[in-house]
Amino acid sequence: MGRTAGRSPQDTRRALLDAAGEAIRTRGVNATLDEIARHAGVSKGGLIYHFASKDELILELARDLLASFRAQVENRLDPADTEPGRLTRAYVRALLAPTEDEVVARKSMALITQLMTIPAVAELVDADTRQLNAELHADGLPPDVMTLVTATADGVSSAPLWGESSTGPEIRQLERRLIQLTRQPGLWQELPWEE
Amino acid sequence: MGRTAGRSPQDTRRALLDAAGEAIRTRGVNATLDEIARHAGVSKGGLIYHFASKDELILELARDLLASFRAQVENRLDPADTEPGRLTRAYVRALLAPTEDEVVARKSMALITQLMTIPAVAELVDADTRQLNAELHADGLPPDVMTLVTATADGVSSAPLWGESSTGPEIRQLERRLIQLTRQPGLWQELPWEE
DNA sequence: AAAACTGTACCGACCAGTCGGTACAGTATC
DNA sequence: GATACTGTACCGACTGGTCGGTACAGTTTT
Repeated sequence: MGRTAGRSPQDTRRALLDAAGEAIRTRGVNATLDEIARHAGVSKGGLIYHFASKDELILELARDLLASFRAQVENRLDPADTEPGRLTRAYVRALLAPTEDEVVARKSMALITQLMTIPAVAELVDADTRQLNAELHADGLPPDVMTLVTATADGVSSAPLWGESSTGPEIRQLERRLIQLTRQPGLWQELPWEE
Repeated sequence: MGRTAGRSPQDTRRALLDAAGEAIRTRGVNATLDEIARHAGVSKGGLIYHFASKDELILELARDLLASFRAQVENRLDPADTEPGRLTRAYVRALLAPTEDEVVARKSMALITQLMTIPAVAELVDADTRQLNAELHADGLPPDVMTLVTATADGVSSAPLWGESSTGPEIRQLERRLIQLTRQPGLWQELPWEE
């Protein structure tokens, strides 16, 4: 049988990547090629045509997830905002905003930890993280405030990993306050810290 | 052959649990029973004698890691401290203190995410998290401050998951400040937040 | 008809779990 | 104090099933 009517090869590729994500999310790395293919409406042979091996599929999936996360941060960049800390603000919005997209993002980030046992993927993630971290450090904020803000964002977004998440208004308040700290770092730095 | 001279069955059990942790940390869930057994100085048969199946081994490992994390938090409880927020402070110390033990704890927590594809483990982790969360909420701090502090701690401790960790003095400073916030929640709450 | 795909049948490696056996420390019986 | 028996701890060969990868024939599109 040949190509299914009404779907371009690009679409098939995407469907395979999505199916792989879905499968690994629920069944871990032991997810079968057959399972993934079937879930994408393709046979195993079809999958292999697009991705020569399972490792390649997984590597591509990791690349895809990383790129998607990056895009989500960049989408939150305010073009009108040219003050120091603009990337940090986008980062906070990306991690704390409860959009439908965000839920997928969180799940996806969780997914990546499963993939890290493959050396090539670990390297990729490491490089990507280093890059983003460097950019955040070069965002013009005092390091201590930047660290506080991003660490908190990381913590909130990693919470659903271990259980349920509180998407309530408390998170919105926290988001507003974190962003305000990036606008007025002095608020934090000039608190009457003992010692 | 019988028991190897100089090692009790309890020790063997421990060695197997440790080996399982080590193996899963590096090779993921695909770690072989044979590999784990060999690493603990036992044969596969010996492993199966102690743990009837791979799932049982993994479940027991999860239980062990969870208990160890809890113990690490409880060890940080200051007996002289009876003020509100004492558990939160122990939590912060456990996650931010750069002890040798702490490094293992972080790696172990990362490990657990790998194990969550097994339903029984996921349930266990969920119950444990819920419990700890409830206790933190009942720790006597205003919810917004408690959320900020624990989220930040979570973020810092989950950072090494995605790359390198900064165990430098900045973290120590952050630790001191977070703890101070638990002692004087007003510092945070009464900042001049807009809106 | 060439290029771009898809589905099926199959092979071989790998691995969880089984099972028959070994070693040996106790305990009981005579 | 010797013999017989029991339970615990462990070993390693084997099996049955699973899954990644290959080979190739068939089917569309251009």
